[in-house]
Amino acid sequence: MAATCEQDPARVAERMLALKDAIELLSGKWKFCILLNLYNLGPMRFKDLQETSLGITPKVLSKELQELEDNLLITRTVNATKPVTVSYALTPHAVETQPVIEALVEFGLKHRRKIKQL
Amino acid sequence: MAATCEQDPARVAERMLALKDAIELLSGKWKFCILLNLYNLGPMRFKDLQETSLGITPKVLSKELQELEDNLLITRTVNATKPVTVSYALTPHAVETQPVIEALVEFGLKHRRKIKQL
DNA sequence: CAGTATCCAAAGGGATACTG
DNA sequence: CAGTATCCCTTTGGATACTG
Repeated sequence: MAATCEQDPARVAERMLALKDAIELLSGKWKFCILLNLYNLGPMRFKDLQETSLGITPKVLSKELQELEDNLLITRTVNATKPVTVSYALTPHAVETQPVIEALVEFGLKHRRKIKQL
Repeated sequence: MAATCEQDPARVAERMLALKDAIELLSGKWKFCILLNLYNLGPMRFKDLQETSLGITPKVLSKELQELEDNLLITRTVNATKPVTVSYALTPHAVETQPVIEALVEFGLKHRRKIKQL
């Protein structure tokens, strides 16, 4: 594979730090799944997120949602229904994660095909 | 944020599984950093990777490199120098990770700016 | 230089049960 | 429905020292 061989060390370092920031915010087994769900299906409630995320437990989902909210990627809205429901939605800032998720999905699809060939 | 509201459930599920595959392969604190380095700087030796990855210890670097090699994303080449050196390089398949990394870097840069505003 | 060995702390995350 | 509480196990990864 041809590398770009970027030569400006300051730029290389700045991009490395940005990458580390992104990893810190989004790493773990679940955050991308939650974001993909909200991106695919629009605003969703707790239980629906739990089902479509395939395997997450309520405790973990609750923690992940709080972290995403703290980082301004999702909003939490309590609806005045009976019984009360809560819906989660992407913030405008979360648009920035969409290319990441799209690229990850593409990579996953291609890697599956690759593995099948062997 | 407007969601795409993809309606085909089979496609949604397939993409979710692909995303989970990608996360399993690439998650952790270091794999993206290693790939970014190789992408920016071209083939690199163990020690150089350790320095440019900012904070990784030899043991951890070693493990990450092996996992990346197992997943066909990098190659390990022993050079017949004195003393022996080893260089790591991206495989053609690793090109698929580049959009992911680029998007993560962009997200990291934008998020930094966002945080500064507050 | 390119790792390995050992030890260990912390975080991540799953199972289950329970609550307003 | 939307969580919280408890318990507990596994994985991650850092510190340090050592080897061919």
